[in-house]
Amino acid sequence: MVYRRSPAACERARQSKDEVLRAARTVVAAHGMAGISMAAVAAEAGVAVGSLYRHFPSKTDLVTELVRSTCDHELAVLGAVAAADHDAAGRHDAAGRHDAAGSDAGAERLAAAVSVFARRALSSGRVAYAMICEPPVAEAELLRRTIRAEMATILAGIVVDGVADGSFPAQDALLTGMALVGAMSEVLTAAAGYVAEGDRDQLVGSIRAMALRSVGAARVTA
Amino acid sequence: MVYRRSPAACERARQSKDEVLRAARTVVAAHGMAGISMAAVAAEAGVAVGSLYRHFPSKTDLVTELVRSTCDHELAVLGAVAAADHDAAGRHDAAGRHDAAGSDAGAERLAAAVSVFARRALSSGRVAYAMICEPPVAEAELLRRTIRAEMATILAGIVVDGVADGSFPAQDALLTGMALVGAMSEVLTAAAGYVAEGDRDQLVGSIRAMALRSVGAARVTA
DNA sequence: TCAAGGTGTGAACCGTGATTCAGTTGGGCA
DNA sequence: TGCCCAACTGAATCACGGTTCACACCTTGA
Repeated sequence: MVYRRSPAACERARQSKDEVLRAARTVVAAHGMAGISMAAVAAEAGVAVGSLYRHFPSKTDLVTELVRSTCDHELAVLGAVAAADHDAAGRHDAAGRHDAAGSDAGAERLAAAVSVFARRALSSGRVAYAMICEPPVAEAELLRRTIRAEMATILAGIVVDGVADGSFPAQDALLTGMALVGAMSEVLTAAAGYVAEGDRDQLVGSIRAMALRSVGAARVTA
Repeated sequence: MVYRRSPAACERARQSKDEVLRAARTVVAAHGMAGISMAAVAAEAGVAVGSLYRHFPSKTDLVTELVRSTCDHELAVLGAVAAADHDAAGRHDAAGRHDAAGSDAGAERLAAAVSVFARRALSSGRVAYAMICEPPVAEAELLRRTIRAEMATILAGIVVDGVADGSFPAQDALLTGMALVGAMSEVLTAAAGYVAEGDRDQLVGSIRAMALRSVGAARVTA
């Protein structure tokens, strides 16, 4: 055999694949999940349609990898906020401005998690929103459910802790987590595109208040 | 003109159209909204594909009329429960078993509305669920949003009343209504098909409790 | 009974968009 | 440099499903 894949070639292939994923993200940001067609992605990436199949065996695989990579990041961010130590719950930076200092630890963590997610969904070119909240395309439906379930699990974890330490009343924590995912998606979907930059803080505040009530937090800070 | 549409012919046409809608509903019950194809509906109705176009100018029209008629009924039921007089709120029959007698009037009405919807979505061959909760098909996306908005408005009405009479704390009622729609859809979607007949009451109870917490009701009855 | 239309049929048509593939380009290696 | 083969190209192919239409059959009213 004369030819073997050189490190340089590997690197080029990786870059090329990343470029395709970046293009796909751009398409989603511009036209939503429904706008992903192989032609559109190829055009955005500046390559031929056939080239996409060098990196992904099918459109389903492309979409799956796109959603997975994007959402894994969102979930990681959410998980990090949720996992924040109870004591540290009062101080987040880039995350989601924390509330009045009087809330219980559980409420603080939930408020932070919800705020972070809502804020990120509203900005970031709506990519995260499109993949998690938007009514999906058939290719990614199963994956989307999985991701929403993972998100619900993270939120449910906060609820479980809150119930344990008395911040929240006893409840079906997983159901509450799922309900929060659905509630946020619905509100963010309705709001998508209609919310002016300046109204975002208010919207996020309303969502946070709703979330706190949902878990039965004693104090609800708007 | 020799031919004119006789009353009998009119009646036949009407029946024929109803039969098509019934067939479409059957298809939805079996395969969800994604399963509606003209071929499938025609087969279920026992007619040729071309015949569908005698009654509906396009698939979009067929789907629209199907969703509209089904959901209008669901919304009417929901609206009736929501509009129940505060005093009468303690007594519903087929509706949704009312809670312990201690709750405020607003909570009673909300509990009833939520229970009714959840219960109906879980039974009725999941038709109502498929149209309102399920991720939609492109043809009906706009209509689906409209219907969910109407549903949110009905629930928001209850919240507004509850806030006015002091049952619930001050809040963005419409946002709460939307959140409830999203929360119920999410939970019901996750539950669809997995809930045994016997577990339904418990699930409905958990949803009701979540809904009551969401609006900030003072007492939450499981 | 007959002419004028309506109604039902289903194969053919068509647009859309994913997938393939024969041909071209260009990097790796002797 | 020259051969080999991966990568790239984009037009052709294919699958799918909505829509059309020429034709056969039925209803109406004279």
